[in-house]
Amino acid sequence: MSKQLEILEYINAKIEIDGQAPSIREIAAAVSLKSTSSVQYHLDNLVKKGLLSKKANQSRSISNNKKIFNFKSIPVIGEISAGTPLLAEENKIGEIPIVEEKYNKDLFALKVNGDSMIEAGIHDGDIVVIDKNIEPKNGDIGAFMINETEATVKYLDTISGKKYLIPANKNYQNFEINENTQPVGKVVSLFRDI
Amino acid sequence: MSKQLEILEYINAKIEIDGQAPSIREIAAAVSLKSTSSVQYHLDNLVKKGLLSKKANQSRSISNNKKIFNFKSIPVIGEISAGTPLLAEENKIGEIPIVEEKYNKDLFALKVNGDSMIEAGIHDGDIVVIDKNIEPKNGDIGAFMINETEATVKYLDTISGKKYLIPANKNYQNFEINENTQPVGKVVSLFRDI
DNA sequence: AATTTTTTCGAACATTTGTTCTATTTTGTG
DNA sequence: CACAAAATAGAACAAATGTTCGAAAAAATT
Repeated sequence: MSKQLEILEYINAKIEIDGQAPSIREIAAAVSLKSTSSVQYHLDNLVKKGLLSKKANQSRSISNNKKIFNFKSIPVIGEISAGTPLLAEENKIGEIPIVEEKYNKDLFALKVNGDSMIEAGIHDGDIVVIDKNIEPKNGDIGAFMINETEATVKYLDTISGKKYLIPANKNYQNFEINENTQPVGKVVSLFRDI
Repeated sequence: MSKQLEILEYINAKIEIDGQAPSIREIAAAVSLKSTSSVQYHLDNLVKKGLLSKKANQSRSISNNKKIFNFKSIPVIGEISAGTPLLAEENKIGEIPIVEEKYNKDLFALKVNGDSMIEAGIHDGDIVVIDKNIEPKNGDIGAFMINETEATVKYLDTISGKKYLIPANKNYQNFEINENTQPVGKVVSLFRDI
């Protein structure tokens, strides 16, 4: 393996493991070079090739130019304890990753209970991501709070001028929206472990 | 806001933005302290509180002790160009995040085409994650290569001693596995944007 | 007000670290 | 082999950086 590649891989590994770039002398030691200028020589080449970046006169400032996918995480809500707000820490059962581009602070996820939406391809145990910023419109799948104690995922639609929560399963009934039904947000994506 | 908190937040921001921790003097400048030893004083306290870690005599080695959710990303494969291997860079259409605990190097994702698996809750455009390490068994949903040019996601099962790829859609036919059918891996999870 | 504790400062020092220059060695090429 | 290019070494320097100590100032406590 070429020294240049050896150096590049050592730097990448060091950043991955330590979360911090090595110093020139650490690199020299790691790849068995006795002079810091030998390392500089290769670093210059790597920078020219566009594989690395570094700030002048700043220690441990080497960074690799890998395209980084930045992720955020959003909370997953499970069963809702009676009397607690939907997003209370108490109800949180985990986290799921979201690519940064899709992330916004009003996203959260809900673990789906039961098969009332099975014909929409949403199964028992699936995790649906909900955007509180988007109020579900007719035809959308949304999350709704009923009596402030239960969260449910259903289609929203209007029939004969009345608004209903509509399951995607012939064995379930439509539910007419009343004053105890609050829209939480629109379902924007779905995760399933098989 | 207390100096200590100010320092902590500056360090966190700096790491987030620069990907590198600040030096003591950079901290001093940022929080308007005129002596490096004032910063050291607060750093010592933050380390004692367990909010920060640092290595002795190592520049820019401060790290925060936040619990990090580490994510890995896996490639998403779209249409497969004729003659290219399944996972060729050419066929890659994106990346999706996977929590580190679930990650292994044999995971990749496939964008599903068509509705042949709709009764299994897998829709057109869904992205399924495949583990090449797990050979699909009877009853499993797996990914299969047909004639080395097409990838398909189906149930695997044995009927009258013969192995079939079985769609989850009455409008599609079972497909008997032949020597041109290669299992790729088991479908282990699913993503959908709605 | 007196005392203690917390916080800040200043300065000096020791390392670590990046940079630069020249010379030597190694490698590749005609 | 002779020559050029690439790679390495060595040393010296400058700058960045972490560390330590005592004193002063500010804030809290009694």
